[in-house]
Amino acid sequence: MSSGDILDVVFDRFLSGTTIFANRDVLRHDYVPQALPHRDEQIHKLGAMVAPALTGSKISNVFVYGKTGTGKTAVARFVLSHLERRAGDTGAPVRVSYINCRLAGTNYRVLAELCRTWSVNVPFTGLASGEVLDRFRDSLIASKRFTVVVLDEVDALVKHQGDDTLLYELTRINESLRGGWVGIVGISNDLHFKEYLDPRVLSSLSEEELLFRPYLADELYDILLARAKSAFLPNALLEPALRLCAALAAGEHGDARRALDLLRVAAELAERETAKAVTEEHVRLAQQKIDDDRVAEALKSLPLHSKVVLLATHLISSRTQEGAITGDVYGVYKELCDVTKVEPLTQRRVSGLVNELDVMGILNARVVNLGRYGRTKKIRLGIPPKALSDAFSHETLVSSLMSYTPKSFHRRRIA
DNA sequence: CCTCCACTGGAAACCTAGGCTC
DNA sequence: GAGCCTAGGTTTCCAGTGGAGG
Repeated sequence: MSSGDILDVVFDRFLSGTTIFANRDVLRHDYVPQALPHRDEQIHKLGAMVAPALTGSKISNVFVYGKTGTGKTAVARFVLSHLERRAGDTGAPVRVSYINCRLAGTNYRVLAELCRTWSVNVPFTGLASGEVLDRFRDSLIASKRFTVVVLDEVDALVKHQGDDTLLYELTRINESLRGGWVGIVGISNDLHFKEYLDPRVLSSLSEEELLFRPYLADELYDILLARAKSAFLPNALLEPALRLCAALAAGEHGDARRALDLLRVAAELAERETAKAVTEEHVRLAQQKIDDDRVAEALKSLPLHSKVVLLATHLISSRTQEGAITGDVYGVYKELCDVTKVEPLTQRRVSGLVNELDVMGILNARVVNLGRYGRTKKIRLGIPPKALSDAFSHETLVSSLMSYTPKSFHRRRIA
């Protein structure tokens, strides 16, 4: 049998042999369904806020907030795609640009992305932000269109007080447009986000506000049921499994995204073992798998130095009961760099990396005062050591350090 | 009550990669 | 192709911190 034949067998089996899915895309969280259960109120309100666009009037900027998986993005996409379609019918020159700020990463990349949705060419680096903004503005003026810019996860752009220049510029862009306008829909998971904003930006960005409450277990159940109807073949899903997905996700602040992930992964597990239906057992396995995968993914995509810092922490904490402290971690980190011929970063930088890892939940770092013995951070792994060795097993350089025995490790007595 | 350790974390300077203009 | 500019990452510098131990 040739390689091509083997592949044909695999593909055929995939195409015909599935016992579970009718349409798996329905369970992806970027899928926008025909109906959004339990979000009528928000759809109605947001619809009313953007409706003036159909007659060419400037819409108010809207600030949408609520926790992850409460339907913010889905509602925004739903409402705005309807707006665009309706505008197409009536001939209103409305256009919607959707940007995920966290995925974009920086101010510059958000702007560049924005330009790309307008087919304006910008290099991925090298230009001044102001220049990119100018190009965006020029294309707006040239096209004479009304624009709704959706900035999903805007909080990712403003981590410190005072770096809200991009938002400031965007909220002011209308002043320099003749004829067109830009309306901003800002979406944030972080309820405290507003505190970091310049009052001028805040008042301009949140001319209107829309709050999304977490879903209740019953509501999650309805959402899952609606999707499941088109995602699964008849009888491929047992009702208790669906209940369990809803209950588990409700336990985690009513996160619909989580619920959908659970259902999808559970179904994939069931399919892989060619089970006839998705059971509660599959859901439980899925819960574990999602957590493991998320950690593994985060670990693999870490920059080299962060990995070494993690290893240093691991090496120390596997040799003492107490958590490691910054000085020790840095000492061992430098040793590991030395062994692998990697130029070490400074302690200040490593301390910054530790903070980043702490935010990601991979490390637990806590500032402690040891009195006479100074002020430092106690650092512990936030994940099982096994996750480390698994994730790094493909990288010879890093994995070889897992069994290294640190020399410089002068532990003093800590109260 | 005072000292002083071992850092923390803010701020600014510095470095690098990449695009722009001429 | 030189000389300029910027964003993002890193280093350098340093004031600030809070409690054990004297």
